[in-house]
Amino acid sequence: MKTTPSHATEDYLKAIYTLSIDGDSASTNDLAERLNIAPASVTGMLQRLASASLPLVDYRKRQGATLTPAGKKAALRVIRRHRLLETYLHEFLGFAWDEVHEEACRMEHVISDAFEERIDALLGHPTYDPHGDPIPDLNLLMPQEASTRLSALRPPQKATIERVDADDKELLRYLEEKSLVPGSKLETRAYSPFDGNLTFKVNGQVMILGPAVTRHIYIQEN
Amino acid sequence: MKTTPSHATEDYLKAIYTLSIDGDSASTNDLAERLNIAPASVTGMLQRLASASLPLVDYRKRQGATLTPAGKKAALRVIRRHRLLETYLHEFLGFAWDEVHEEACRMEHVISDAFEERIDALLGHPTYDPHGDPIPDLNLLMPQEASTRLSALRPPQKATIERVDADDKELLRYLEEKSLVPGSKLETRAYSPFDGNLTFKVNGQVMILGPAVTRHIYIQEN
DNA sequence: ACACTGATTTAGTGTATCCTAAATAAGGTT
DNA sequence: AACCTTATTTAGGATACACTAAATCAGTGT
Repeated sequence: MKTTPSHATEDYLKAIYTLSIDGDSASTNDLAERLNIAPASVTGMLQRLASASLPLVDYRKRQGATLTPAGKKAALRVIRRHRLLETYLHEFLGFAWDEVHEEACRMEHVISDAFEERIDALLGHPTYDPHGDPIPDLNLLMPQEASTRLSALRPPQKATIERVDADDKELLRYLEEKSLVPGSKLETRAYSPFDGNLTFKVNGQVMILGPAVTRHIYIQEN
Repeated sequence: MKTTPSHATEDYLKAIYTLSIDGDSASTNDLAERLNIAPASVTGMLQRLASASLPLVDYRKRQGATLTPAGKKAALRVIRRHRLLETYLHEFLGFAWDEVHEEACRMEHVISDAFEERIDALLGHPTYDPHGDPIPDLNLLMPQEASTRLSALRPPQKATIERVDADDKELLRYLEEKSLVPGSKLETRAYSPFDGNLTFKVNGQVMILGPAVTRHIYIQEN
């Protein structure tokens, strides 16, 4: 199910990420220039990226784009690979500083996790690349992203259930009956700060559940 | 001008090469199976490949495909990279024999000549990959391909002039005047075994030249 | 308020690659 | 010699991305 982003997509994610570090969103024009692509093409791509089943970018007409949590994760993966590759090419294969970028730009889209881990290890798990840019650490990122609880979701966010952490058979049966299972998509409707009750819709059904239940459900925002 | 073959194209070339080692051509069906692509799609791709400005494959309806000299060269380049990569992944990055193939299949399309040369050198210019398959040597291939003389061309072959090896000013002026310069495309019409005269058309002009002239013209068949 | 400028989007296209279903050809059978 | 099977091709589409030209919107200065 989890489709790997295309090379083009990964390039867009990288660009959006680096152009929107300071909080604000990346403009169509800036992206076009960075990617050497006509602005109109960027608009089209952003629309597609934003309306995918798992949206990687958050796009508002005439306001540019930012990354969704999933998009940010994907962007950081690519950036990490890029920098690890640059470092590796320089230190192990004797490439000059100025030669590594191009090569890394092509390789970053095709290497496997195993390859990434391998060179990371060989390099001694570096924190900075040859240019002095930080190499993002996935371990810092993934848990943080993966461990968002449904109890922390607020309207009008939407999410997909990633896993359920419960061992009470009773509760598990209940969750299953209500379609609160991994893969289900849900839309938040309301949140009550008094009792922590969250109102949301899953599978056409609207339900209100308290934190005693929602804390066991881990989600992926989208 | 010299467009790099796309990843898809390179995969087709590899497949055609390996399926037609024993002289005969690769069938549409075999290619389809090898590439995990519908037969109809293969037909389409072969047609495109064969009718490109520089055809890489020689395709006849219902008879399958073989590689043109240019296609063979490109195929061997990819195969060389593939095998060098496999060897490199195994020896330098500690991948197991059975893990290297997939990775090499993805990387072979993106590494630069510099990368290829680098790992080739690090590996000590190996002749065989971890599987025992020979690693084609480009130096063996290129000159052989590049040094085809016009005097060796026979109808109905077509070719493009690659370079002219002459130092006689007189001859050079003559060749230039007749458009017999690098880049010119020519179509052979007839060959006379008695005197070695070759009749061919260049630039709309038909001409007949003997080996004294044609031996100085190096071509690339297509 | 109102026109100007630059940014952005829409509309209409093109290319590469793939797919499915339907037509056709090639070769061996009866 | 008509027939069947299998290989292959044609026809008609879909998808991902990119492009150009023509609208449209947003912010500015007047």
